[in-house]
Amino acid sequence: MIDDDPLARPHAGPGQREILEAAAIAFTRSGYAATTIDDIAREMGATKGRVYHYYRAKADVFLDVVISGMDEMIAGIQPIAADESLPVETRLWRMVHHHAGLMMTRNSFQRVAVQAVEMHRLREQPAQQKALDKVVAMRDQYEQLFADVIDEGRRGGVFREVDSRLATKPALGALNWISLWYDPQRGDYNTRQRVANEYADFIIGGLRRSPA
Amino acid sequence: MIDDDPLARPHAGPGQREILEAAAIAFTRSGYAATTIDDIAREMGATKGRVYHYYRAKADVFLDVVISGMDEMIAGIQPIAADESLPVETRLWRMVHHHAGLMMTRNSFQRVAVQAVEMHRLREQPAQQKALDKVVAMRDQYEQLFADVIDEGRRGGVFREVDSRLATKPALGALNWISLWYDPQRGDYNTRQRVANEYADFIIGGLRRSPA
DNA sequence: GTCTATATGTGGATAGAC
DNA sequence: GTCTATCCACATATAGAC
Repeated sequence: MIDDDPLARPHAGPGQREILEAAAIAFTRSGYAATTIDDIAREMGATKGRVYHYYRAKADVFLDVVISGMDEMIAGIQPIAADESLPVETRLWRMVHHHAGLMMTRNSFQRVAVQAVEMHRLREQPAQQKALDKVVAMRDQYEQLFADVIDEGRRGGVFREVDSRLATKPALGALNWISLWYDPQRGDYNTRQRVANEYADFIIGGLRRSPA
Repeated sequence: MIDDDPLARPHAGPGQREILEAAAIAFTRSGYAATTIDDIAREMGATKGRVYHYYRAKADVFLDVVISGMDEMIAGIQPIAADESLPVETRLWRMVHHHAGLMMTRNSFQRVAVQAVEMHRLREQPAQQKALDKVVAMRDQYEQLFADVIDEGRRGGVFREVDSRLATKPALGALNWISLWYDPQRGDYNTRQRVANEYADFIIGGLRRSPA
């Protein structure tokens, strides 16, 4: 959801939450297709029955993980994007920094969200297509948060003359890619800071108006 | 392969080539796990038998597609990276531009290669692990081509003081991401030029030494 | 070399005991 | 609400005809 409080999300019982955490880990480990419901159940020391009590199908579990991860991302970035008291450059820097941080600290959920984005172009089953369309819509809305800030910076002369919508692609691509190489087992707080800083500098630099 | 001529690759018969092209399309459409051998066969107007005559298992087909895509990438970038007659900044710009181009023109193969990179962290089956390790090794070697150029630019004062190895992550992440959103059906030559230029400017800008 | 069976294993989903 | 038992579809891989 985007327009209402994440905590008020219809499907958010306490039983679900445990399943979602387990599912995020399992999907991250093996990918959507290769993950079995048994894997998810085993991850939380239970059996299939428990999962199927809360969800009708594997795809539903998957989508709930994805929406959950995206909610978290949007909830974190939106306030920064909307903070008019900060200069655009600072605002974008912080958005990028925050996004990078979540890619590392909430690796499982974000990695699964990335999988979902991929799937939309490989249209898995027509059945799930409708639900995946929702995911794509959320992603588009998220991209727009970045595009708007980039546009503002461009108009203000801080950023280059770019097609803001196109410019979000390398920026968010670079960021989302983090979930593919970052190993949450190995990184500590300092490493994460270092990575997030480098990404923020990199992306701001990529958009900033050339000196010459 | 990296150290020898791609054309001399052991498994490169004419029968194989047709299978690889079909497999690349099929894997791109549905992902590794969801693609069936029947899908691949149907893609080239044949049946399972033909595929299994050349390959012992689905994983082998997949890996051959991946290696093939990576070979193509390395073969294109290496000469640019080695051309000492060009200033570092130009060299890197062209490497990025070329990489971006292949992501679009050879979308299927590159998209499959991206899938493989993902899989290494999600260690599918221990059986395939050994082969995937090779893929990871090739990717590391490829990253090093970029890291070396970045280091050279850093020492020369053109680029910022970055950890070159870390700096390849946002750069190649942004680039590889192209295969996930670019739709080869819709883009024409001009679009591809525009995208590749924007990516090259973006990445060079992200590494260039700040004006102030 | 390419095809049509077919053996075999696995995993999503359901039924029903507790 | 959580479990075990089971049905059933489907996909890998093989055997063997042509």
